[in-house]
Amino acid sequence: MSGLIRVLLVDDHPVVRRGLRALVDELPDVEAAGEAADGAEALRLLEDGVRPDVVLMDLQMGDGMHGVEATRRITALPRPPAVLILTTYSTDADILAAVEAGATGYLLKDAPPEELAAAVHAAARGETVLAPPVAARLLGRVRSGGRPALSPRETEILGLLAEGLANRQISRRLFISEATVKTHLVHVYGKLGVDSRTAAVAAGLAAGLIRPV
Amino acid sequence: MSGLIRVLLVDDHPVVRRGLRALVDELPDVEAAGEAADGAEALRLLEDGVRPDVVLMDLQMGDGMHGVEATRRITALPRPPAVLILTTYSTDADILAAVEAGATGYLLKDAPPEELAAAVHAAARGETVLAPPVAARLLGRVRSGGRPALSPRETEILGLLAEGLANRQISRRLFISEATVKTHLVHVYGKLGVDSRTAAVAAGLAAGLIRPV
DNA sequence: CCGGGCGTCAACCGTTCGATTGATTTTCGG
DNA sequence: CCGAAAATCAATCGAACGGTTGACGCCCGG
Repeated sequence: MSGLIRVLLVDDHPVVRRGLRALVDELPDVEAAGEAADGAEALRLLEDGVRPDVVLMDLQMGDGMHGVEATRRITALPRPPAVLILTTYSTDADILAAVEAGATGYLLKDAPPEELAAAVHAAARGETVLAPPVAARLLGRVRSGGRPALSPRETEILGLLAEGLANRQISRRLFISEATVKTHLVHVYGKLGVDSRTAAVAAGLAAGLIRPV
Repeated sequence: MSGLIRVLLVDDHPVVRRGLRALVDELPDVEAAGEAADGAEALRLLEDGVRPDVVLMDLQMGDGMHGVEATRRITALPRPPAVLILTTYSTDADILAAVEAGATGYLLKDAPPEELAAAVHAAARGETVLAPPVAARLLGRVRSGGRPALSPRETEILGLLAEGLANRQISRRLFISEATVKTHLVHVYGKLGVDSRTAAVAAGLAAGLIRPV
C-alpha cells in the first residue's frame, strides 16, 4: 500500500475535475486513476476494473446519481476504495447520510490544497478525515444530544413544508390525517425552536436538515 | 488586442482556481494574469496595476465580497476588463443583477472546457456570451412580460418571508404597517401563482428570486 | 417488563393568514 | 401632462394554522 496512491475523481463540473487533477498530479506519490462526471459513471469505471485507492467525490451532482447513493454502492463493492466526499457547503443535509453510507472523510471545496493532499494520504491509509468545519458541525449535532435530530417522519414532513404544501396536502400526500401532520409539525417546531411553518423551513434549510434544490 | 489574452481568475475555491488555471494555460493565446479568492482581493489586484483583458469570476463567494458587487465595482474602473461570470446554478437569483452590474457574459461551471475557451475569446473581443441555459432563462423572463419580476419591495419582503418572519415582524423590520405587508404579499402570491407564504418561499427559491444562503 | 420515542388520531380555541375592496401618494415614462 | 406602476394604509371575513391536551399501539433498550 506504500506505492502510488490511485485516485478516481468524480465531479460533474469539468473545471473542478481539472483542478483536482492538477492538484493530484502535483503530488509525487499520487496519480489520477480516472475521471467521472457522476456517480453512475464512477460505478461503471469501478466495475470495469478501474481500481483506485481513493475516490474523491462531489456530493452535489446535477443530473446524475447523487453522491450519497453512489457512496453507498461503492462501499458495497468487494474490496471497496476509500470514499472522500468533497463538497461545497459544510451545512449540507447529507453529511450524516454520507458518513452512514460509508464515506471515509469529508472535505470542503474551499479547503487549501495541502489539506486536500493530507486527506488523500490519510484516506489511503484507511483513516477517517473530516474538515474542521464539518467535524465541528457533526460534533455539535452529537453534543447537543442530537437535539435538532428530527425523526425520519418529521424530516419528511419538513421537506414537504419546504415545497410549500398546506397541511391538508401533506396529509393526502402521506396518507395520514391532518391532525397527525399538525402533531408532527408541533414536534418539528419544538425541536427547531420556531413557531411557524415558514420559520421551520428557514431553520431546516439553515441547519442543513433539508436541501434547497 | 490580438496578442495574449490576460485572464484574472476569481473564485473562493482553490480547487476551482486550479482547474481554471489549468484550462486557461492550455489555450495558446490565453494566459492567467493572476488569481483572487474573492471580490475584494480582485479589486486590490486591479488597483495595484494588474491589467487583465477578462475577469473570470464566481458569483457565490462564501465570506468575501459578493460577485455582483465586485462586478459593479470592476466595471466602474477606468478602462475596465470584461467580466465573465462563472456560476454553479442557472437558477441563480443574481443573473439579472450581474448583467445589470455590467457583466459581459454568464457561464455555468458544468460547461465543457471548449465552451469556456470560446467564451473567454468572445469576451476579450467585447462580445456578450451567455450559456444557453442562462440565455434561455433570461429570454423566458423577458418573453413572459417579466411576469415573475417582483418589484424591489416585493422581493425584499419575500426574502424576509424566507427567513421565517411573520407579517408583524416584517412590518416592524421595514417600518411599515402590517396591512402593507399583506398587500405586498397578495401581489407576490399573484405573480408567483401561489396562495401561501410557504409556497411563495418555495417558488421564489425555485425561480431564483431569492437565494438560500 | 416497563419507560420512552415514534407515529397515528381527535377536539378545542385563539391567532394569524389570505382575499377583497378601496383609497392616497409618489414616481416614472410616454 | 396624464396614466401606470409602486408603495403605503384600513377594514372586514372566512379559512388555515399553532398550541394544548389526551389517547392508542408499536417497538426498542435498559
